[in-house]
Amino acid sequence: MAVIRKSDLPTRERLIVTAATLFRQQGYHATGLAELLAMAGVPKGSLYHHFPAGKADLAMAAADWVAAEYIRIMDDAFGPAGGFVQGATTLCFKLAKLFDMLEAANACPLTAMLFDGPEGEEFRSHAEAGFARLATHLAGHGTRLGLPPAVAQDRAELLLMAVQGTWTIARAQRSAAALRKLPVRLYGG
Amino acid sequence: MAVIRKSDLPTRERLIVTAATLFRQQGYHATGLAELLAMAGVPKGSLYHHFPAGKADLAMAAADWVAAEYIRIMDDAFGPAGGFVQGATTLCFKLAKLFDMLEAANACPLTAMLFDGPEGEEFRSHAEAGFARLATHLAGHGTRLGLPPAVAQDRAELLLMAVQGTWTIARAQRSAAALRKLPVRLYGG
DNA sequence: CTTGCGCTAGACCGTTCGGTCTAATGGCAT
DNA sequence: ATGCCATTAGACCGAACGGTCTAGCGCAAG
Repeated sequence: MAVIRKSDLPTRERLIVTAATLFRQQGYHATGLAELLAMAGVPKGSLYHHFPAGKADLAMAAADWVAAEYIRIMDDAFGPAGGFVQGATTLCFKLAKLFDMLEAANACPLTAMLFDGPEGEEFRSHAEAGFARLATHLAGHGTRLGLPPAVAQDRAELLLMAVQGTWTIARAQRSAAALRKLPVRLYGG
Repeated sequence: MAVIRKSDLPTRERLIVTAATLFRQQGYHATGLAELLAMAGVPKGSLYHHFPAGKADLAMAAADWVAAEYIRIMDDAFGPAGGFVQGATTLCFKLAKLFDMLEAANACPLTAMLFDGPEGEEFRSHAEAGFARLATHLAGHGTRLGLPPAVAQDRAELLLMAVQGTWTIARAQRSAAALRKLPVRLYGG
């Protein structure tokens, strides 16, 4: 099995992955460039070579990377599912597992993307577009599983919002229990 | 009518209100003390007189203030309600109104409390306790309206999580529409 | 009027911030 | 072997950070 170690990634990707990690743990503003570069093992010059606009630029790339990771998880959960509720349930449990793996210290990938970032309209609309893509993608699974498009969109958005809020509270509680309870609460026992 | 202007409040309260406002708009780490003090019209000495531990201390107080505000809104919504769903619906619309009043620029009071704050266990557990108080209080309305305690707790927590996630997305979208749609999505049309 | 004190006022401190700039490096095409 | 350019390397910068500290204001009690 071909394990991909972070140290094997090219500089640019190493920066993105490290940024995504730290921004999720501490938030964008709480993460200093020095800390980030040290963890990535990359000198300052390289950062400004690959991301001329600096930290804000990197945050955009990190948000995209995180969104892509999220889509992967969604596909894993909904691909084999027989219905929307089943897919949603699997997704919640997968996210709970991820939450535990990250030792309850990280923010929800979605939240991190939407909540804290560079100032200014540019990042906000970037994050909004990212969320819209996620919702549409998830709604696609819904229609594939037989839901009318409008219903699928509604269900997809509700699920994403609920997951996002639940993760935030799970983090405050340092326990994935709320995430595991979410499907029953949302769709009934 | 006795309008309370911020400039009339005693120094300590003016600091708390200003901190709560700025932390919700920009986050804890993105808000500098200089900016905060300028907006509050308070010199540095006063801050460290009232909050010896500085910014982190102030964040705790601001979190409490925000939680109290949240409880007030919840009571307004659920007090006259005939059932949990009705109360929840009113709450969502009240929050949507608040969202619009804040010009879509602020984070959800809950999120701001839970997501971004001083480092360290102390603030995290403070925020967790704050959320728990809110949930319990809301569940109290549920039982008062006839729900069995366990069900009330479940419904209360789900509502808070959903509201919190929805607000975050509403902010990214700069529109309270998602908040207004939430009751139907959550409890059916 | 005098004393005491809660509070205000802001100069000042070392640190860290994000960002810039120049020099060196390494591999590739010729 | 040589020249070139993408990339690395990190010293350096001014600004802003959170926090400390001393001086003095203003009011209430004696």
